[in-house]
Amino acid sequence: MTGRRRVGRPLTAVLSVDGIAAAGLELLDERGDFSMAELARALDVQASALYNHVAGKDEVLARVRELVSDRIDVGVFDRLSLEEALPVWARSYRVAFATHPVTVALFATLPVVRADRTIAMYERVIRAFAESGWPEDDILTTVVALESLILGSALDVVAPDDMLDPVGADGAPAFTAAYAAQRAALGEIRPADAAFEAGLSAMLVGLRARLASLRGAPGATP
Amino acid sequence: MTGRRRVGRPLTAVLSVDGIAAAGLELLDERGDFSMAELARALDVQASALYNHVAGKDEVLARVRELVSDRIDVGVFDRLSLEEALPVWARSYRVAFATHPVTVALFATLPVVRADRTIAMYERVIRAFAESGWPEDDILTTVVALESLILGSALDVVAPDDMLDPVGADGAPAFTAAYAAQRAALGEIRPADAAFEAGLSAMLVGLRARLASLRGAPGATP
DNA sequence: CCCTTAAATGAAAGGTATTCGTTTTCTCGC
DNA sequence: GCGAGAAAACGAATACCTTTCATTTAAGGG
Repeated sequence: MTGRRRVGRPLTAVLSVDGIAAAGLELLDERGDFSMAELARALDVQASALYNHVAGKDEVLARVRELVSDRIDVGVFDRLSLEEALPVWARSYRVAFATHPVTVALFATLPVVRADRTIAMYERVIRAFAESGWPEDDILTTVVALESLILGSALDVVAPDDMLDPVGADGAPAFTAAYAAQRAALGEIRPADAAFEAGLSAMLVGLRARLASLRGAPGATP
Repeated sequence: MTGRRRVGRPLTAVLSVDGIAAAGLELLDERGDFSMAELARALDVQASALYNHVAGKDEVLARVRELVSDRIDVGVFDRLSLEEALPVWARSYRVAFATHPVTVALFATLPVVRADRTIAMYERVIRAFAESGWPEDDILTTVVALESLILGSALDVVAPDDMLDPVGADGAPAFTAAYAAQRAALGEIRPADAAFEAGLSAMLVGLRARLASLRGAPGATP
């Protein structure tokens, strides 16, 4: 696996941009972080060789992010009505990032201009809103609100399950009681999933009401 | 300011844990990041001196996070009803992190057991829900759902304002139109603020409905 | 067939967090 | 008041990290 390669261009290319991104995602999943040196080791190559294909670590991260967001299901807007499609889209959005938890923070931190594929995702969602008759000046606001819930919920998945375990917090009786009651009620359901579903359905209910009131009084300040 | 200090314990202590955390927050606000070396320079000290007061960078970050979350207003639950207090709490929560944008990602990334002061915050919120008669096994789920929206919205503030500017994205007409319509409608209001307010009020509306249905059919699966 | 370009190595620069030994000073018990 | 030990600073050293550069070898187009 580490048979030393001699200097000079190899007969068949060892690296590729896609391969680098995939290896990066794998390392993120396994260890929660990676260095260019580790990435190079995983690809059985010297670190400097990576720079023939990517500009630096930032580009690797950006490409990993694209890899992850490609898993968001926007095709559903072709098949279902906005109302039916939204929860499907939202769940696939959350799952895409929650499957690779570390990428959520990465997504947040990296001030990279959104890549084409991400813009295409927005375009499809926005078009679905527009075609369903949603007030045009409120579409982006609504989409971003939904996105906030989704990403916030994905963040929640990163946190260890017992992060909210108030064990040992003697001064927090209400917390302790609520924690026990929740666990009893949920059974095998993961608390983070329950919270997301609760938040999502609450938000969709509220957005329907918001839509009705916007239509009733168009041009009103949100 | 950088009059060189000679070796040995100084006559009056130069560093303190609080001072280190405060300097760390300041650097985060200014530059979005800091190294232990920079932190030491800001405090006019050698990097190794920091380790007499904190275990490492992780502890500095954890203390910065505490500093930030101390600004969340839980006192409002003493003064107002749950219904009236929730939006106030949610806004102060978001502002606390949005004022120091980088700390949001930090909050997400750092798998530190929540410190006492954070547990106290949860305790107060949960008690307010319990006292208002919210079903006990649904309190934590609801609080986490709200928190997800809040943190997700805070993340949104980190993103540059023009991150969603579809300029140059010729293949995204709906996006472009929605963007222009939003800017025209909002005027001076920041899009991130509008999205948060829209999401928050939608969610509160939906939660009221959820509460009603939970009361109507107790024990139903969320 | 030659020349440019691509893709690897290996070395080196400059940055990072952290540890350790040394020095000085403060504080507490006697 | 003194002496022991802890506290708090410096400075040096370690073991990483990212990135750049020169060098070497191979591929491909005119």
